[in-house]
Amino acid sequence: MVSEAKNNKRYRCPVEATLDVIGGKWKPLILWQLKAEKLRFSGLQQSMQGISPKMLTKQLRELEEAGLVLREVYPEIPPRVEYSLTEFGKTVLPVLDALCEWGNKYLDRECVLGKNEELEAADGPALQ
Amino acid sequence: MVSEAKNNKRYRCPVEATLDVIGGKWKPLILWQLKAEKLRFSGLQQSMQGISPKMLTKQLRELEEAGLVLREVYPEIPPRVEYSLTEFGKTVLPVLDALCEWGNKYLDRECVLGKNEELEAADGPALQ
DNA sequence: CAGCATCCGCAACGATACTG
DNA sequence: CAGTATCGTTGCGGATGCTG
Repeated sequence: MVSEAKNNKRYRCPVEATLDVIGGKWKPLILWQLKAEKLRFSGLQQSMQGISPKMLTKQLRELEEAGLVLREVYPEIPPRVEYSLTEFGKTVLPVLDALCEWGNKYLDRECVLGKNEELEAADGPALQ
Repeated sequence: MVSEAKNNKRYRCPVEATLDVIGGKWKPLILWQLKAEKLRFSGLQQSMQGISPKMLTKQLRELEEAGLVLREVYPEIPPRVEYSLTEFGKTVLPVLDALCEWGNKYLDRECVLGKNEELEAADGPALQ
C-alpha cells in the first residue's frame, strides 16, 4: 500500500495520500496504541485483539516505510522488537484526534436519530 | 458501507466510523467538490474524471444515508438531480482540511527524502 | 518471540450496456 | 439526464502452518 505509493502512485489529492498512510482497518489503532508507549510486537498484537501476525507485520512495515514508526531490533534470544512513533509519526496524532472527534459527533448523531440499539461512544480507540 | 455501518457495524473506535463515512477512493473527492457548490450528477461525474455512474451513485447514496449530502430531485424532463452538503456535512470539511494538510506534509517529506520524480503538491484536491 | 509463506474468500472497484 | 443491470477484476484482509 504505502510501498506502492512511494514508488508509483499518483494521488489526485493529498487527502488520498493521508488515507493511504493512516487509513485502513488497523493503522489507526496501531498508531493510537503507540501514542503513549513503545510496544513490542506481541504487545501490539494483544492490544488489538484479533489481528494476525501477518497482518500486523504488514501494517507495521508500511508505517515504517512511511516514516511514522521506528522499528528497533534487539538481537537477543529470544528476539525482541520494539515499535514506537517517530517524531514525524507524532505529527499525525492531531489528525487522528480530529478523526476521532468527528467520529464521536457522527456516532452521537446516528444515535439520536434513532435506529441504534446500544452504543458506547468511546472517548478514544479502546478495545471492546 | 455506510448502510451496513448504521445497521450492524460495531466500531472499535470513532476513527473507524469516520473513515467508514468519508474514506474510500471517491468520497473525499466528492465532498471536496461539494464544498463550494451544489452540483448535478453529471457535473460530479465530470469533476472526477473516470468514475463510473454506478460507482458515483453508490458513493452518493452512502453519503446521503450518512446525512452528509442532500439529494434534491427535480421531476422534470430531462431529469435533474442536485447534490449538496447538508449542514452536518459541512462539519467534515475541517477534518478533510486536516487530512489534506498532513498529506501535503507527508508528500513534501517523501519528496525531500529523494525517490520522487515529479510531484505537484496541490493545495487541495485538484484533478490532474 | 517475531516473523514469513501459502492459500483463499469476499467486498470494493471497474467497464459496458441499457432504461424511464 | 440520471441513473440501473450485469459481468469481470483486483486486492485487502483472514486462516493456518512453519522457521531462525
